[in-house]
Parts: sequence; C-alpha cells; structure tokens
Amino acid sequence: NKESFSEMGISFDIYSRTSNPIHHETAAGFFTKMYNEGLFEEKETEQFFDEEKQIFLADRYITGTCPVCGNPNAYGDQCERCGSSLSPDQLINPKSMLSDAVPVKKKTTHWYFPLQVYEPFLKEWILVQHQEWKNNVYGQCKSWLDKGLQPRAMTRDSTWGIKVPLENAKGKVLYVWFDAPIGYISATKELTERWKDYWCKPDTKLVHFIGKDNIVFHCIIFPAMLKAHGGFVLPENVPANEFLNIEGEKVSTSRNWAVWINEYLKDFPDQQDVLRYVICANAPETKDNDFTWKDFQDRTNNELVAIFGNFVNRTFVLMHKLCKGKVPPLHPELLDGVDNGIMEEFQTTAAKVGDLLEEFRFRDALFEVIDLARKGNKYLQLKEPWKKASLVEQSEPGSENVLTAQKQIDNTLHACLQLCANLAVLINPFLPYTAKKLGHMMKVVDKMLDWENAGKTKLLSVGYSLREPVLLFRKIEEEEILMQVQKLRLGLKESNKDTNPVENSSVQRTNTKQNSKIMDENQSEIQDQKPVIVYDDFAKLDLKTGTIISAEKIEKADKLLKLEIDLGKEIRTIVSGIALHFKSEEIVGRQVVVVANLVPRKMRGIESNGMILMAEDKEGKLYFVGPSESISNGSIVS
RNA sequence: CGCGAAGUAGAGCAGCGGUAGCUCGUCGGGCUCAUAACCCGAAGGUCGGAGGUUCGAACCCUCCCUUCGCAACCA
Repeated sequence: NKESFSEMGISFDIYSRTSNPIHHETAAGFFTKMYNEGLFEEKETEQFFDEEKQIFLADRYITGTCPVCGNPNAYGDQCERCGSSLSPDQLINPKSMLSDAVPVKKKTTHWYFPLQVYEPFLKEWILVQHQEWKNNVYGQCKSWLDKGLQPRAMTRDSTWGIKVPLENAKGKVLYVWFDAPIGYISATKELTERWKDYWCKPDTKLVHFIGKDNIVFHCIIFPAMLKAHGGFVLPENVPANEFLNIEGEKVSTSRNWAVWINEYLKDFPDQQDVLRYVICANAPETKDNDFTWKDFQDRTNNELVAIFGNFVNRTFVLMHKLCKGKVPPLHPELLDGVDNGIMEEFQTTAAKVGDLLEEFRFRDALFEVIDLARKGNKYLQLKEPWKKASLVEQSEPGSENVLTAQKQIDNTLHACLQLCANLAVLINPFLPYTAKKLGHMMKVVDKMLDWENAGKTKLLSVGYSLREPVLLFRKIEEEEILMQVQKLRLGLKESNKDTNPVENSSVQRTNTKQNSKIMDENQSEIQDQKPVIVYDDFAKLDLKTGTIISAEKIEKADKLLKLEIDLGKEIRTIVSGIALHFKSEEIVGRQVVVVANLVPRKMRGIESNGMILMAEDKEGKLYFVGPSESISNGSIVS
C-alpha cells in the first residue's frame, strides 16, 4: 500500500483509484467519443437466455448431452469427458445450469471494438518500429498480431462497473479492460489541470511498468483504443517484468508467503536500501527469479558492505588520516595514467548507467555502479597511499621525497573522494537513503545528487572539510537470515491455524481476478462504498453459519475449491474461488458464514449452492468471516 | 499438437555459428589503510533432453521435457 511504498522511499505523484467520479466521467467520455464517431460495431447477437431467471447465459452455463461422446454433462463450450470444443447449439437437450430451464435464444446488443481494423497499424507500430521491446513483450504481441485480431466486446451485461453512457444500454457496463487503462488518464487529470501536457503532446514518453500477465492489454488493446480515439500519445515502451518468487515459492499474501515491508523495517531498521538493492540486482527482468534470504545476505555482505561501503569507508578514513579531513588539492604535474584512468571512468560509467536506465535494464545499470566502486578499490590498492604515508613519516620533513609523496597521496585521495561523490550521484536512483548518507558525510546539499552531476570530476571543492565516515551498510549475520526464513515458514503455518475471524470487516469479496489486477496497476481500490439499501434488501439474504467438513481442489481450475459445508440440517456443496489463497487441508473444520439462498451455479461442472463470506484486506489477503466462538451449525446470521 | 517467455558452473546472469564468459561464493598463496579490499593461482559446466544441418552449434532447424504467464475457470 501507499505507506509501505513511502517507507521504502518510493513516492507517487498521484495514487488513485478507478472508483473515483473523475474516472467514471473520463471513461464514459472516452466511450462516448468513440461511439459518436462510429468506431464501435453495435452487434446484436443471439445469446441463450434463461427465461426463468431472466438472465443471459454464457456458453459454459448451458449443459446438455455431448453429441460426440454422449456425456450427459457436457458444457456449452466444451465436453470435459472427450475434450471436444462445442457450441451450445450442438448440445442435445440443453438446459440452463441456473434453473434447469430450456435456454431460449434472445437478442442482446453489445458494442464491439473492431481490433482487426487497427491490425495493420499495430503491426507497423510494434513489429517494425518497436523491435527494441523486450523479448517477452514483443513475442506475445507478435503472436497476437500474427494470429489476427478479432473484434472484442467493450461492454458487458453486469450490475457493477461503469455504466455504458447510452440511452438504450440498461444493464450494460464497460468492460473492465476498457476502462481500467483509461484510469491512467483519469489519475493524471486528478493530478493536474495540465494533464494534456502529458497525454497529448508528442514529446511525452509514456511507459507502462507492468508484470508479464498484462502485456496484451497494454500493448495491443489500449494502444488501439488510444489510436482510435485520437489525440493521445502511445506507449513508448512497456518493459514488462517476469515474476519474483520468495524462497522458491510464489508470493502469496493470503498464505502469508511474503516479506512485509513494515516487518522488514522492524527487523532491519533504517535498511531500506539493502532490500532495494537486492531486489533490483536480482530483478526478474528476463525470467522469473527468486528472492532468498541467503542471497539477501550474500549480496549485502559481499557487494554493499565489502565493495561499496568499504571503498567509501577506507577513502574517508585515509582522507582523515592523511589529508587532515579536507579535500586535498590536485597536483596535475604528478597525475599518471592510472589517475587519469579512474577519473575518465566516472564519465564512462555515468554514461553507461544512463544508457542502461533508458533501456530499462536496471539490473545491469546497478551492476555498473557497484563495479565503479570495485574499480575504486583497485585504484586505491594500486596507489597504496598508506605506504607513501609511512614513507613520509620515516623521511626527513620538508624533503623533496616527502613533498612528492604527499602530493601523490593528495592526488589519490582527491580522485577517490570525487569518486565517492560520483557514487553518491549514480546510486541515488537506486539507493536514495545511501546517497543521502553520503551527501551528509561530504557535507553537500541534496541538489548535488541530481543526475546531471553524474560523471563530473569536480563535485567536491578542494580544501572543503568533510565529516567522519559513517558506515553505510552493516553486515547481515547468519542468525538474522535464519530467523527470517523461519519466520516465513512459521508465518505460513500460523495463517493456516488462525481461527480468529475478522470482526470489524464484513466486506464481501466481489472483485474478480481482473479487477484485482487493475487495482495493482492503478494503485486503486474497488468501490468501497455501495449505494444505500433498505432493510428489506438485507433481509432477503439467508445467512447461516456452517462448518467446512471437506475441501478438495477441482481439476483444471486453478482457483476453485469444492467445499462441503455442514449447515446443521443439511450438507451443502459450495464451490469457492479461494484455492490460490488456502490449501484445502488447512481450512477443514473452520466455521464460516454462508449465503444460503444464492442462486445455484455450476462451476467446472460442480454445482455450487451458496457462497462463503470472506473479507479482503488492502493487500488482497483473504480472511474467513465467522462467529467469534464456536456455534451450532445452521445458526441464523442477521 | 492453443499462444508467448524461460531453462548455461553452488547462486545470479551474459554470450546467440568458430577454442564456454562475467559477478558473488568455494579452496590455496601474497598483501594490509579498510566493515577487509586488492593481486596471483585452483577447483567447479556433457550450455534442459533427443535427433538433424554444418568443416564446426550453447547459438540454426525438428521433436520432446520442465517452469511461469496468456487463454478458460474465478457467486
């Protein structure tokens, strides 16, 4: 959430949500303009309709006998037994899963966005003009474009979402992937009246930082929408990352398989940059990667402490010992190739890092910065100012040898100090807290850390006195990471046997996978305020307590668990989309609250008779809602 | 046979037709201003598997395996 970002030194110009009125307005306006210009195909399709329930049925909600293998429980889209792809027309004795009524064909109108119209444009724009896009992004786009794009419905029959702003569109809402990316525009509007400077001027570089699961929406559908609407810039790049796992397993906030920022900072106070470093140095830029605490320790101790921190520390210690705590003067007549070489290195590294950042190769960029510190260590080693210092001590004061030696020491430490200043500038985008600490040691203003100073050789003026060194990083001990790994494992267990229901939250889980993803991207949340209802509406709900007596994962469905719930008088089968959040064995025996009079619905062939109430926190973690103490099954909840 | 990405030393990555390389770790030696760097040396890889093209393949082609994502499911 926003606080965690902020604690880690990540700030937002705007942190918004798609439930905002300005977004509804913007998305509806976007649709209206496209509609008025005739950019949608209004298509009336005949869809199967359940007259009893007065609802349109998607293909998979129709069941019947498979014409191929005779399976009596085939679906309108596919027969699970023989694997044939079907259409509902082919089914023998079709019936609605919701009511057993025989589905009738009824007309429904939706607005389709003819993506195929923009295919030539997209092919040119992506396949020709943006060959520099990352493999994973380019490959997926190419595959979609090669297959040929299809018209895509931009509206849905649904009760929630942004209403289609047309008169004859009752019960129709905008498709989530139509309105969600428009949220980026809405948020900019919320940020500034001059939002057009960002969205409508050709010198804007629009970049979407996303995960690999959202590539086509940001590279194909949204750009096509922007192009169709007109007047907007298109994304310059979409450097989608792969996924980061933790200790070999997928991150799961609900299973508590995660490193929580607030807890991290409790265990590692003031060490934001260490985590930032490890995550960036090991970012899943080209393939899925793993965060391990061992790697965290290794990278911290061997790279941050031993290379970067050590270089800065030894430079400062030597400067205080050998140069009276001041930036020593430069003696050009004594500069040799090695000295000049390291000074040139500032510039080449700065340029390299800059280029890599422009190419979104953050991992490599960060490596170059550390590598500069590594070169600093080598330089210092080669020059051995401490040896010259002992020469100065042993020789006669004022002699030629002594003067020369001191001058050489000056040159070396001058170069090292300028290098430290450069390190501060170069590391600033990655490790801002470290850059600040360095700035403090060098007694410079924050302005010096600006990128424009990267590569400059005169960031610190001669004679300026600097502070005593502070250690930038500290070693991570073995016990610390063992504790973290244990914490992770134990945390996983605790969440399994956690029986305390969340009492002050009764938010029903309504968001789908898709809009929860959009939440992540837009940093927005689902509508947390629903319209007021009368008591009668509430009274219609038949809420009962029940105990989960069995839970099993459903084949071929990632997220579904088939639950048997003891409601006292009866055992109900309920299918629930929580398999990613809970393992079946860990929820058996739990008391829950069930909506008992919900329309039955088949999912993956299993009829679900009700729904389990869940609460979801900001992180997307799910909690069962249940009685605070054990209570007899079938008790009324009101 | 739905589509895409990935599979290279203990870890993380680069190489994408010409004697297998980088950072870290490991082992031995040197040096010491420093939270120990730096230098010298060593071990460690049948480049996911099997075929094929080529004088030559980690690299090109074919098939297969594994992982992740898309799609489907997600009241």
